[in-house]
Amino acid sequence: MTQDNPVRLRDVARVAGVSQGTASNVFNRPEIVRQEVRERVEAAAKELGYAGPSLTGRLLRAGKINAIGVATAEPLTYFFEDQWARTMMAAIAAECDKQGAGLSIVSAMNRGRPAWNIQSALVDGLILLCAEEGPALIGQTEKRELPFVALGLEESTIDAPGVGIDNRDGARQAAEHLVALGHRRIAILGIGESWNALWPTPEEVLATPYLTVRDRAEGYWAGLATAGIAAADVPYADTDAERETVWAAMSRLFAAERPPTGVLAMSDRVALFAIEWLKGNGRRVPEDVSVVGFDGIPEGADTLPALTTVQQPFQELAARAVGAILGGEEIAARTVLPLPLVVRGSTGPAPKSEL
Amino acid sequence: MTQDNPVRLRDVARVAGVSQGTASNVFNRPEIVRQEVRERVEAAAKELGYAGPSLTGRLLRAGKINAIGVATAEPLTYFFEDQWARTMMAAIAAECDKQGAGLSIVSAMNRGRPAWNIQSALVDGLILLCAEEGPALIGQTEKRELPFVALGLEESTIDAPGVGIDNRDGARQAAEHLVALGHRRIAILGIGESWNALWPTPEEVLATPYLTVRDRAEGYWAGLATAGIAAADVPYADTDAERETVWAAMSRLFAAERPPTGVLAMSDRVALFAIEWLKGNGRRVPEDVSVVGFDGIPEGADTLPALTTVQQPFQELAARAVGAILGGEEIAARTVLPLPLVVRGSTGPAPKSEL
DNA sequence: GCGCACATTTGAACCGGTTCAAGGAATGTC
DNA sequence: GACATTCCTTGAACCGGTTCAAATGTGCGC
Repeated sequence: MTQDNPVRLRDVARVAGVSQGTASNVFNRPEIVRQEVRERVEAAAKELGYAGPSLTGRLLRAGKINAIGVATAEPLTYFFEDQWARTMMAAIAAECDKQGAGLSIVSAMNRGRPAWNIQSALVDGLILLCAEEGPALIGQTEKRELPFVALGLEESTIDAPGVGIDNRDGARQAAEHLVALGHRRIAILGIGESWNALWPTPEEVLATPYLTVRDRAEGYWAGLATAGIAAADVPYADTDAERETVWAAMSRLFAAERPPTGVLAMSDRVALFAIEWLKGNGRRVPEDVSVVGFDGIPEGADTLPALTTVQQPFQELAARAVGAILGGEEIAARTVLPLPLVVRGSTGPAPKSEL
Repeated sequence: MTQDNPVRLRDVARVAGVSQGTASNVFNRPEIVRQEVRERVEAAAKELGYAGPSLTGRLLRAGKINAIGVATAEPLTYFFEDQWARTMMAAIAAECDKQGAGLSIVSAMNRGRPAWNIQSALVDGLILLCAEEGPALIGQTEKRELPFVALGLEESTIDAPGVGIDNRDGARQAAEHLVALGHRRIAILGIGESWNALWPTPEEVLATPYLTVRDRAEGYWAGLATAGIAAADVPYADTDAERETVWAAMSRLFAAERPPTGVLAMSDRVALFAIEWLKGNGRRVPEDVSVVGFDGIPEGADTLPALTTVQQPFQELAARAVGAILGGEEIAARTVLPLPLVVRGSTGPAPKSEL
């Protein structure tokens, strides 16, 4: 039905007995065409089954596509399955809605190999969701000479336009919040996939390749230091952000003689699994144990108790990135936004018995 | 930095001292160009800051864009926030990954008004995620003379290529499952936004404008009828799929003298809220109350207990839709897929005391 | 030295529209 | 009736490439 329909504007014009220029005007500025002619052209179009000017032809002339692309080094499903990506995308999508722009999503890697897609995406600019392969992604993108903005870029060594977040300061606030509530025995739930040590020392933690993890860990330690707690005395358990490893980590942490009363989780997902474990193991949140997450995904606001967390400014990140691409606002090489702490129900005063 | 760079292939060719045709070949079929010439052209390109052939120019010639669009009548955020849409999109994305195709998402409505976007999306074809505005969406799409497939279309009256699911039969299976486990007092949790009656009669339920709700309700009743349970005797509570209304519905249902032992929820989201309520109100799942969801979203498999549900064949829906668009396989006007029941931990035998 | 096969390169014709200066017809004015 | 206006329409240039038949050059065998 919708097969190759070689009807061009030219043909419509010929059938209607007008020049191609006039036919073009019928579709783009109908008000300047005399009504009788306009109707003749429209009739011809209908008769020939002409679906309107081809976008590519128009595009060639116009130059602007009016769509932005979001690229990542993960498969396309990442955009809909990963919680952080999803939340970030919702914010970006809201921004595009506002501006009436289209949104293309692009996977720069296909089955583990760099894919051609980033070179061929029809967009006016790209937002890069950098997880691990940030630098490679940026390299690919630079070739295209399109405006782009990197979000979540870890490597501060790369000099590319990007908007980042102050992980270190956010983590510090989270730790100071627990300290201010009287907590002194506080554990950290890390995110990473390297399992070098069961109880890594601070030095081992800092050896991770993930800058995010390093920054957040350092921020936690800095916050705890204000209460005189040394980094080496803070139990640190690594997880891969799945329920199984989080539960395992919690079991280890709470098997201690004097278990923690506060937990600092490096992501909301981990925090939610931790709360699940606590509830399932007879501890009340926040009466017995307080938990602070990180990221501020919507799911965290929706649970019982609602999660106290370090909120990423998704909407502002999105606004800046989209603005930079559609509006052409230059972005400083590395803009860093502060992270507010959002206090909700999952944190409370340290149990009295522990004072 | 990435400003208007009016460097065209033509310019590169001139600087390199070759014809434009040869320059074109350097980028597209480098193997047929003599090495020395190739290097000369590449050098010229680098010198001029030429980012490679413009996509629009190429496109004009090639015709294929190698991307599909997914459109809906909701704002763009719908794709990342609605659970059904998200799951469907993940499946579609996986399919696109396989085929190496790009993916554009399109909102056909902007602030409640039909938007231009669906006319201007650069795609080879469209998948329509029809929620409520299905017919309008289809109308807009037909104008474009592009291949398209409607998913989730309710109105069987519309004669458009689409893939649907057998809601009625899925619901019937869910009901028969509870019946087979010995349940006899079974309640239905509906989804809808019409609050005509607190305890709607079957006739009132069928008056809903949502075909999905009608089909699922009829399926439930048909399944219960096999145990001699009349539709009029099945408590039906409507919700808007938010925690608040689901909890209110559960309160009403379980305030009865002889409360239900089985709950049929028209969506997994509703089912999960229902389980949350049950747990919070001293009922064990599935020992005291069994719950069956509908849709098969991933979150349902991940909770405790895992949710028994009617599984939508997301992957197959996606495969058919994407195949139809990229592969040009014609799709019958209305293909309907069966829905399997997935039995997990949230259903069990009716409590003995109730037998 | 000649003819032929092969490897490259060229030039021109598209791809499908948009735009704008310039031309022409109808209307209005004096 | 001459001239100025106003309103439409036309024709041609242009957007940035791709493609392919034909032209050019090159090397080789005899």
